[in-house]
Amino acid sequence: MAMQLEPVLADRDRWKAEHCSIDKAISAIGTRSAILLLREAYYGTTRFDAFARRVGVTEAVAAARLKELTELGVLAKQPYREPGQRTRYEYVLTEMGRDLLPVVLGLMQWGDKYLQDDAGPLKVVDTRSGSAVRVRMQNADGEDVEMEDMELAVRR
Amino acid sequence: MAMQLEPVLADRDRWKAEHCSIDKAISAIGTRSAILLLREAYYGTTRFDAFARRVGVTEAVAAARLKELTELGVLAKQPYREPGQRTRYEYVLTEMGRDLLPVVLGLMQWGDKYLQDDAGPLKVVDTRSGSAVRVRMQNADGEDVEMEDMELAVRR
DNA sequence: TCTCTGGCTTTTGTTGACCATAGTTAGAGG
DNA sequence: CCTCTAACTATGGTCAACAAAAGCCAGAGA
Repeated sequence: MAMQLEPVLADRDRWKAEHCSIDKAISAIGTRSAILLLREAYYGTTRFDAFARRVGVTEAVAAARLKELTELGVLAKQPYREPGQRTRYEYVLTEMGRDLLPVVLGLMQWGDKYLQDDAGPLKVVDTRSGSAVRVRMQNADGEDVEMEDMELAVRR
Repeated sequence: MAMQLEPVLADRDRWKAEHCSIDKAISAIGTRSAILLLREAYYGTTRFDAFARRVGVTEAVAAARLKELTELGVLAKQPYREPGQRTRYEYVLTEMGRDLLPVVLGLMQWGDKYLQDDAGPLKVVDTRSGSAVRVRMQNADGEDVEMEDMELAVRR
């Protein structure tokens, strides 16, 4: 019914999750606007006003969140120039930002299954095989692992 | 640099993400306390006071969030009786709740890589192979897919 | 010089997520 | 009957996430 706990961790009340990566991660990027801005970045948006408009937040919120995400290192602000235009800045995903895609896709997959009447309006497919892209939990051999077969251990 | 967009979707300003599963998902379970309560459920916690204590939130917050998660269907409230005790209730994960594990594990994986000084205090291993459990994005054939090789399409 | 546009910043106000403290309820044991 | 505990509920307050509306600034074009 749950994950296994290594002997040292067996008594859950004896250890504190004070350096928990899950906690740090949601504290860093766990707002609605941050996740939706990331969604737009995955869809190819790079410019300020497009982010604000497509996410449906005010420019004040978009500015604050884009600044936070840039300082975190999830997005990078890069100069660009369209012909006959002055130099402007665009926001592009860094590796740190691309590495969040499994989380965002995981939310989409879960939302499609449980929060939609009609199985979700969009789907993500692999351009080469044409099959659906899915988020999975696997061991080093590429075998799927269920929650019951996982054990939580201390890193040494 | 981003996902591909199907021709119908190519002009991002022509369609609205109003039934977006990502949006619905974070709106439903996107608070710090909800995610951390789920973490505890994965670690095996079932009782009210243990949830509140281990997550480090007040009982008022734990009560409100557990109620929300139960109404959503992520947790189920089940009666149980310890010998010589009155009937009490415990919160157990439903399939809907277990299906959120890839998201939570994805956050942990990302936090381990980018937000920890020392690679993260805990690790999740497959009890059978002993190897680390990882969250991956794959096509139907079990091949890893990168963001650049994904295409967003309308479900028909 | 004036205006326009993209990219913000500022201000005001609301809501919701949280904390701290204290109080309530249902049954079991004394 | 009284007390104890698990599981809440209530009250009051702080702070962060948002909305709406307005203002600011740097250049390019007229």
